[in-house]
Amino acid sequence: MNRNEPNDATPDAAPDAPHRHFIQQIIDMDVASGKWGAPGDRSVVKTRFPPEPNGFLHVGHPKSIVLNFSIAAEFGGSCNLRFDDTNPEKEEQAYVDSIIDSVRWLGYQWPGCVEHATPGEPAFYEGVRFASDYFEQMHAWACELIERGLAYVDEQTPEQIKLARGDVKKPGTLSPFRDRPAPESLAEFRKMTEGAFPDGSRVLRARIDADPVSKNPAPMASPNMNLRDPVMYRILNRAHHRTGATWHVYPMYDWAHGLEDSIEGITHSLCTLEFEAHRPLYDWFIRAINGEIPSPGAVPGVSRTAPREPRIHHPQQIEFARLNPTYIVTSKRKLRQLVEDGHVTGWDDPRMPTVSGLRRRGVTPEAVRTFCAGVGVTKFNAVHDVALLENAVREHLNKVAPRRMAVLDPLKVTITNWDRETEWFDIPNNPENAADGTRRVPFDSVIWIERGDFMEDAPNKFFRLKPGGEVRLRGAYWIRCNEVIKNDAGEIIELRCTYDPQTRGGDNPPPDAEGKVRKVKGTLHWVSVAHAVEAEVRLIDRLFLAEQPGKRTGDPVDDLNPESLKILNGCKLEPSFAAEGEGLTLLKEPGWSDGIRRFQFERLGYFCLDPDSTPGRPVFNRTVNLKDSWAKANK
RNA sequence: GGGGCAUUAGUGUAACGGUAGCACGAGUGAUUCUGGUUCACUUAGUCAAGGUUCGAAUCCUUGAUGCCCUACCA
Repeated sequence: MNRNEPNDATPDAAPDAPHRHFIQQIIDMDVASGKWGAPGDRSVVKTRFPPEPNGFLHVGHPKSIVLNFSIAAEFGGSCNLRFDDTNPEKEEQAYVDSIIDSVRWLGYQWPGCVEHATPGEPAFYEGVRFASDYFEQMHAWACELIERGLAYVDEQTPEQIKLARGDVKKPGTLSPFRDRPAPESLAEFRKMTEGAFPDGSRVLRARIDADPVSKNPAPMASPNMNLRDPVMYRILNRAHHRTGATWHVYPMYDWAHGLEDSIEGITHSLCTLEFEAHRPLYDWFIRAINGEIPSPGAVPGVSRTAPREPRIHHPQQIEFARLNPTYIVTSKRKLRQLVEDGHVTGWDDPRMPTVSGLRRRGVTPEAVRTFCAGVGVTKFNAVHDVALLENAVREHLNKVAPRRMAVLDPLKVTITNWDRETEWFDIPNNPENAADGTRRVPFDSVIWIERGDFMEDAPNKFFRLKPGGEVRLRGAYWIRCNEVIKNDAGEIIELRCTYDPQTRGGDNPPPDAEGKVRKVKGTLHWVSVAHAVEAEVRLIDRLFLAEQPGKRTGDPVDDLNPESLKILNGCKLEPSFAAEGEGLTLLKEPGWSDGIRRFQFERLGYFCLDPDSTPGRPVFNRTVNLKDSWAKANK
């Protein structure tokens, strides 16, 4: 590309060009140089999201999902969803379904993906790749490597192998089987494949000699332990959730992963930092298959030495730092412990940092994507403030969530001078967007207000209701508190107030005789007692109290927030939640991409309808509270 | 007694040898029929020491600190 060409500035050369992270920069250069195709052809870029189906996706995974899919979209290439199902001991079909579901929920599609398919039906899996689909090919390549003297069957016990590997500071010792004749290894490997041996009795190992490219100084002496004759296949006489009883040997991740990417033509294999030290091994395997590693003279019976044609595709691996949010654990083991020990109700408990938990909590896929894009892509082990996620959630929900009034902790208020029938007010669904229309809310002589919105001995700064004080009831009237009624125990059970007819709709009353306008500082939400819908509301708070759970004692359980879930019963909702009719208009709701109904309960926070709801009894989860500068000031 | 990677306001992230910006957080004020939203302002930073250079967050050296690597897990 001629950089001196006048006036032909590329878009990314503009002074205000958006920042491109280091992975985008690498891909930009690869595209420009024609590394994978015709120079400048952006559509050659192929990525993939390669989860192992051994658990549920957690908050960390979307970063990788967003990265891989958005890069493919940006370049006009494609991103595969591929399961790394090489370990039948840990993997299950149920996890496959859950992961596909989560990726779909996040809003991404892979080549061949069929929209709106449900788990279990064939369309749901359309286009999804599986490492197990490539087992045959990988096995054939392994046999080639054996024939070329680059892999051997080792009959040592796992303990012997471990010991002989040495450690990071000391070289290991060579296996006595390392130089056995190639045909012998091949015969053994075939017998392993047929199921002739018990688990753990033999493995296929790569035979890695000194090699300048991977910086291996000598056999079994690399400071990179991954290069000390790693295991390629182990015997597992066990059925696989997809291939059934076909196989008795299964490939190890290090052998399989790079080959899966190669088979799919992945150009950029994006993964997390801990795989950095594995990259030389992946590269060695591909080079070996491509005939770039010479056959060792020490192995007798080498039957083929010719380089393989055509050569297989060699993807480029690039590592980035994983997502690491505060107040959250992401280790699969620790998440499992939370579920199994009953600290939460399940993998989709709204407090769980799983994708299904976030979804049930009411977090939107849009917010998750914004959050992931916001944390950036670097090689720095960062700690990400959850406030950033919460901010993304509030930002999205504030724009689109319909407003409703809900009283969580009700206190009865009687309007003593109300002498009319029910009055219906049209209240905006969302002050942020007039196009969202209005809903009808009934006002009557007895209403509920939030217990916390009244104080008998209120400080000066308390703008809400107090004896003798006046507040606005949102969208209705101003009321003044004249009387506080208590029970025998001294608890406030009712407030007796008067309303001002001149404040209809909540507007300011006209100026008095001297031209002074009466003002009120507080506006309260309220619900008519006669029309209220009863609901259960689950106040979700962070699961852990510590920024980095478990750092203190080693066990995150010690940092659990005992108040992470408060279940409130007898909450009062305005009746527009119920069915239409009786002068009610159901409010217009946004087209939620996942069908989950979310609302802002005015002055309280964002809430979503939980699947536990029944027709007569809605259940809501609090996704996140509204910012509350009053509560903050009182801390 | 090895190797790899990293280090910029409280947190995260830009600046790619040439003015250290942005977002979140925190704080102050204004607006507001949500103590929400919005708006304005304030806050605070190149891990350390040397070197190269007219000029260094950026390049080099040394050190410090953090993370990762010694599964027949991924």
